[in-house]
Amino acid sequence: MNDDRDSQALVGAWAKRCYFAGRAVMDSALRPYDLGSVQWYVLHQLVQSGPTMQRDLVRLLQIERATLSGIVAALVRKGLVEQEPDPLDQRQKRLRLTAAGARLWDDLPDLAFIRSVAFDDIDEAEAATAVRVLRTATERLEQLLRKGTQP
Amino acid sequence: MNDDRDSQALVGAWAKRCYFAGRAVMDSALRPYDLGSVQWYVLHQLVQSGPTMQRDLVRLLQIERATLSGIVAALVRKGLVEQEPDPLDQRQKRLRLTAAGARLWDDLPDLAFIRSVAFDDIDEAEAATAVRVLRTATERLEQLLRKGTQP
DNA sequence: ACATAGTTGTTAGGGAGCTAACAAACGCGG
DNA sequence: CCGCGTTTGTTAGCTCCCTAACAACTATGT
Repeated sequence: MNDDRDSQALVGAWAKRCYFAGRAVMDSALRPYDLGSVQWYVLHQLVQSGPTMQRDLVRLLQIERATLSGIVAALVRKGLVEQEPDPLDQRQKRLRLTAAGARLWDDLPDLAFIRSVAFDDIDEAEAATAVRVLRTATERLEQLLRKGTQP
Repeated sequence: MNDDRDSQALVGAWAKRCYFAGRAVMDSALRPYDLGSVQWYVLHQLVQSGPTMQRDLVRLLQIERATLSGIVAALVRKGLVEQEPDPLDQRQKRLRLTAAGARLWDDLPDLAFIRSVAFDDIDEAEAATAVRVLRTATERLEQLLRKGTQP
């Protein structure tokens, strides 16, 4: 069997499955608390670094501001996060954990077990190679996309 | 800087970015034709293998049948695919490309350039390593998920 | 000072993914 | 033959992601 470009074609497929498998485990751990995985990341950020500008979260989470807008709205609706305009620049909004949000965070289990199960005894050098391959492919695809949209 | 488990933690993040970057390129190539990436995969399968049972597509595409149900509904709504119950087993439905679907398929550009751009001069051995890392992690996560749901 | 350009957030609309619950059809044991 | 479990597909409701268009605000250049 000619395997010459098979591994290359498979990288994309396994990247997808790996992403969704990780998210599924995270989602199922968070389901009892009625939280999604990215909602968890937002809370995580607010717990780690305190009040944060929404536009900075866009950079940190690497998602579009429209996407974040919806996620923040869900957290605000649940009363876990407060959203207030910055006094200096009224365009920007500052996000802050509420008391209910802090209480919920204390109840949450530690999710580190997910990374442990997935990667623990995987050779560090091989993991580094995987990251390099994925990063290279991603950067090329993102560059291709930028060229496609800006001719 | 202690880099000991950093690559491990990064694999998941880059798997996500790589998946979305690939999908974004695919979606932008298909946007003029009003097709999504998985809709393309369904047409691809019907072109390659002819009429196919919907429940077999669930296995091939590795998605939930509820998800596929919506995607097929979109293709049927656009008149690209026909869906008819199997005479022998009325539960199952057979999917077949329509004439309009075949016509659209002929108009579509070849998407192989995407894989080329992303992976072409990437070392085959490194790609194979990346696949092995991703597959190992994915299998562990999926097993963890099965144990979580079936105690 | 004021028009213009850029930034930030939201809304609208759609794709892709999931679970849970339901109906219809098949299959099989008693 | 009939009830019961299984399989298949759909629907409802949710997360997460995107683009496009808009409003509000800031910044900048003349």
